[in-house]
Amino acid sequence: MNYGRAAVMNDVARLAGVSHQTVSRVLNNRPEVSESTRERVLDAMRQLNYRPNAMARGLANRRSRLIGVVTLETILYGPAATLLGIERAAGVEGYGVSISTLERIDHDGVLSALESLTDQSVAGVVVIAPHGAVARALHRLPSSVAAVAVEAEIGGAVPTIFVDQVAGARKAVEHLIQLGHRKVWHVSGPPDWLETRGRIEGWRTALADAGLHAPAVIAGDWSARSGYAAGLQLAAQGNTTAVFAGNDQMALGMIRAFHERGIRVPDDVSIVGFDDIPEAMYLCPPLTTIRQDFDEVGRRCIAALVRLIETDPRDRLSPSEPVPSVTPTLIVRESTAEPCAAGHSAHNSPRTQ
Amino acid sequence: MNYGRAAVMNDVARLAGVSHQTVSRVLNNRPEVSESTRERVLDAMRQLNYRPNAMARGLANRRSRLIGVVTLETILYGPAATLLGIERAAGVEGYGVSISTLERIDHDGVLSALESLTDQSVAGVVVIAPHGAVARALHRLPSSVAAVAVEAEIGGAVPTIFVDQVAGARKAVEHLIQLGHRKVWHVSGPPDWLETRGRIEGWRTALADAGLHAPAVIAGDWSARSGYAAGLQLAAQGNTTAVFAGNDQMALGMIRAFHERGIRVPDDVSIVGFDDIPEAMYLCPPLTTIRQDFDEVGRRCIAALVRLIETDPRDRLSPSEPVPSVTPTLIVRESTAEPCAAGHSAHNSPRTQ
DNA sequence: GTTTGCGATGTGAGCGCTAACATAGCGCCA
DNA sequence: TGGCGCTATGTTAGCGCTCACATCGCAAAC
Repeated sequence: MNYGRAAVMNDVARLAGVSHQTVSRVLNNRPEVSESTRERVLDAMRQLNYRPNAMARGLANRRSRLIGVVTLETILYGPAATLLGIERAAGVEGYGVSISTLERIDHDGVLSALESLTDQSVAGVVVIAPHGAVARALHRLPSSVAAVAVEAEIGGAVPTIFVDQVAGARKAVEHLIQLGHRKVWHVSGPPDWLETRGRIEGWRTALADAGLHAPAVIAGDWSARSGYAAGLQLAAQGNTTAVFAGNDQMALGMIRAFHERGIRVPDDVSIVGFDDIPEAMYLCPPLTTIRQDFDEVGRRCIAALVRLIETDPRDRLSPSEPVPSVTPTLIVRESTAEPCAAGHSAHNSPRTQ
Repeated sequence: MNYGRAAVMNDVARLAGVSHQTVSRVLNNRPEVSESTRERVLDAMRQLNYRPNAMARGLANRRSRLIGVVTLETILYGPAATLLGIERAAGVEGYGVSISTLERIDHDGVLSALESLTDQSVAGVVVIAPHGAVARALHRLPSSVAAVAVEAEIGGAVPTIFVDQVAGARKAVEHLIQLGHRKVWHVSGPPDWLETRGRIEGWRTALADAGLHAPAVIAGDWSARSGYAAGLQLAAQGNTTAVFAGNDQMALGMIRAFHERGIRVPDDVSIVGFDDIPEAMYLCPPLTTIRQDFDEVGRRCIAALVRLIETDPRDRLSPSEPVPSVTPTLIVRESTAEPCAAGHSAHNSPRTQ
């Protein structure tokens, strides 16, 4: 047996007594191989512990089994969960996943991330970066590279898999309205995130549909810190009874801020989050929130991307059919309640715990 | 200009009026090219927007610029943060990162993850899976594949980058002892995680050094849910004054449980977490915890791995010199305090809020 | 009995690059 | 002035695979 050197296709061919091409055919599950030959080749592969060389295959047929994922460098729950979903789904389809995190969220940052991926000869790219600048950068992408985007509703530049943020936000706000709240604040994510826009829109329309006035958006940045700051601000201005937070981390920070100001959740203020992070139900109080199915998003991404990869690049010019959006669900826990008769007034019993 | 087809080395060579080999030399920064020729070639590359083909390069010199990372499929903060650190560091060194999540944490699971990576022709592998079974699987790895592990102290099978869990746990427990606590419980991670073992050891020795008795370990699974369960258990048995939680999520769940039982943190019970997740300082109360520098871990991983990749496989047989461990730091916030005179007794004023 | 057709296999070229060697051109010394 | 050694460049042969095509049987068809 040959020591050191790993077995290559020719070794298998020799052992099986066929040509290398027949081995290749077996490897690729071509139909034109007789059953007996196929068995013999498969046997030889096993005996030699043959592993096809991905680079040689890729070089020969100009297509790798690698999918690139562009994601954000923050450890945000949403992107991380989506990445996980993608990786799982890709594995099922026989694709590997190579990642490239965005160090700057702007046009050049996206381009360089995309480049670092295409330089690795990926077969296609998933962009998990629901950001305006990213969406714009995607328009510059040559149509020869197969790409799908997550959450970036970018008029047809590339197929997009998205969670219906508007519907999710509506559910959150309608829940608060049903409880009897007449004024619902919104602490949003960064304004240039597409999810932020969708959630704001859902919040506005839900309010409008109920004939209610939407106060000014308070902009956060997804972090607990920014939620805390927003909470402090709302506490200071008094008589807040309901807040829809752009995500669970901000909701968490906000709860902290209210707590410090002696405002009880949900007795004085109701809070709804977004995402349903695993910790949400163990916060004080357990958080009412909107759950997104990131696994489903990952699956759809890969399905769409694989379809794209396997169609001829020339046919990709045709407008990509819209993929139906994933609908989030409302999870009611204990951070929301009917407003108390009076609402709270600012600073009614500050304690710093 | 040639439409459709991307420029290859020969196109550049022709345009620059040199041979393809000279282009290759320029590409690889070989010294034996005259300054003027180099300029000419570089120019041609720019003009044609030449991008070297990674698969061809890899095939020709039997080495890709891809690093594989085996990680856990849970969205745990630690592994996710480490992955991020690795990806950043790898980018700096000119390597791409391909990931493979472990769907089962056992021998076969690790092997299949490793295989899916080597099938992608990665140049080396980082294993972020601080788990006994993983450590054992790594022993079976042929020495021809360059590998480093994170957090798995596995007697020399592969070089290991690790955070000093024992020291971190000691800091946590010593902090509690200094505050005056005489009995410190520990809610650990899953028993087969190496980090769990380290933290238990640190907790035990810190207690022993202070002449204190270590109660039985309460085993959790890193989740907030398990911390909650542990908290309920501790609340039921009464007179707990201090708990060292294996991570922040469990600390969070525990705080919730205590809260439900009317036990105040830190007034009645002090809690220390581990990791310092970004939300830790906005919990109620802000969590005293142990911070790990995952970025540093990532950097050291890549440094060690690249060294390994770039040394001849035959020289890899020599025992890998131990890499110094990363030391975690104590972050004191508000979840710890001196024990109150009496300690708390069980169920002293349950409220469910 | 020759032809046609088709399923099973083999052959050669080439994917885009690098390693190893070959060669050309130059200045330098004896 | 020939020969040496040096540097800058070109040439050739792969890396391990797949593609396109050629070939070989063997059965059905005339």
